[in-house]
Amino acid sequence: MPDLDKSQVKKDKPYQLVIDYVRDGVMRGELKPGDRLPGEREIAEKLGISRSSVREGLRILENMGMTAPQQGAGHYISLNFDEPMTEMLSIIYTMKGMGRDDLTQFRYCLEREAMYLAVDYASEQQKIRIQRHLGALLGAGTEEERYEHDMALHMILIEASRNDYLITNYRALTNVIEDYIPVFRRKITEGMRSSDKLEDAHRMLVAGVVNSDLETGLEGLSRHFEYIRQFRNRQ
Amino acid sequence: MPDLDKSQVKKDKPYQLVIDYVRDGVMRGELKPGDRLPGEREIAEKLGISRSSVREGLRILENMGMTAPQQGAGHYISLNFDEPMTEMLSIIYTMKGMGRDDLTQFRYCLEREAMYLAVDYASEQQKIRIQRHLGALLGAGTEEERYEHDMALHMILIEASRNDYLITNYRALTNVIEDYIPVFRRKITEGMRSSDKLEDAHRMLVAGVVNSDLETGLEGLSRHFEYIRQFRNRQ
DNA sequence: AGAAATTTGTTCGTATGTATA
DNA sequence: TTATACATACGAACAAATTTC
Repeated sequence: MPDLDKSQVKKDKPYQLVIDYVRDGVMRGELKPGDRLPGEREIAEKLGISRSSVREGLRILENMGMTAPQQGAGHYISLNFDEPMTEMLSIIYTMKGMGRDDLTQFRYCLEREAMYLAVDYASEQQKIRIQRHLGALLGAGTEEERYEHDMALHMILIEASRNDYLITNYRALTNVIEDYIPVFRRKITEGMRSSDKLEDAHRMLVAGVVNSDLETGLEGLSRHFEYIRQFRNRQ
Repeated sequence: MPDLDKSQVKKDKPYQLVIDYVRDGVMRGELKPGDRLPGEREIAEKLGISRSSVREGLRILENMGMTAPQQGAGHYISLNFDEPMTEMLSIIYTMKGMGRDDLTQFRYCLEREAMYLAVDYASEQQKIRIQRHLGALLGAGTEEERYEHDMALHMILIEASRNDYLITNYRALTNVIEDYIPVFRRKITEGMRSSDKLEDAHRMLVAGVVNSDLETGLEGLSRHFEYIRQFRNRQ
């Protein structure tokens, strides 16, 4: 039977010390992106643990996107969470067997919320850019072009919301879609070619953002996802 | 200058082999929660890497919630992602310096989407439970009780949506709030005591779910977050 | 340009505490 | 209780990449 009274001898795992050390340093503002961490040996000595333990902690930090190692140089603060976040969500989503329906619904949720905010907060430059991508989308010749501008258009909508939670989640979501359901998105954009309905949806979506017209924007979004749902059901 | 042509000599880092080994095993259905992994030495031999590298990989898997080590016994598949996910989102959110406004707005977004779905998909039992928590919330005597039932009520709304993306994200979000903005939530529930407005909002919210009345439910949510916004601005 | 020093990447050996039969 | 397997943790050693002088 293990000793239950560990409240006093609270023995944190060694590698956790490394994580706390870096995280607290960043939180306190002492460590900024690009800064170099002390050498592994130095950290080991400072925290009173072995280099192996230090490395376990640094691997976790690396995996979380907090730091990035460079052989021969050192470990640096990176704070690029997009990729780790995407990977983690991908794993979770695939493990839980989440389907396209849920995913599409969630994406719709994020975009709709973004529309509410974008009509108020979209900058002039964002309005210009989203219009440019709409034009390029409608006149695109290849699938690749169409896909590119479609993605950019939706991304600007999200960014115009100026809400980092929305932005972070949406970016991860689109990455998941790209990685795990490439067939899905391709068929959507292929269908776009012959669908005036989807083109109209995009026009309304952009018009909503540009003219700060919430109703039109929401209607465009509604038609957009209506189309996706119908398309999926035809599969 | 490092050699850029690594497309052929794609030398995966050793610890990545461990991650892939476990992840693929789970994906293929060969490894299920509760299953025991081979010993560290065995994995090391099988993958042709050292034990230290195996441990680095296992630490990452542990940190992701995929596995859980048990000293003296072995590593087991756990697949409990909630805590790691929460921790990761917490770190990201705090690192990016996201504020309460964005957080509240995002939470509103998730709950509203849940309402759309809940009016269709809420089970009878969920309707009963959410009504029970409403009653307990209105008649609560202590802060702790109020907070408890308030959280449960909102959680049922989310669960009733039956969308795992919503559920996962909302759970992480509430944990972030609990961990990093405890003062905020406490003041909200304290204010609840003297606010008929917030009580009405909850009544409408629950009525919407129970009676499949989307308009009432959305109105309740709207008032709920309207109150939170006003309260925050008074701070 | 080149050599030396520094740092991460990786492996191996060893000692210790824990769980299980 | 004993024996075995296991995770935990440390330290030494060499390879590979980078920086510095």
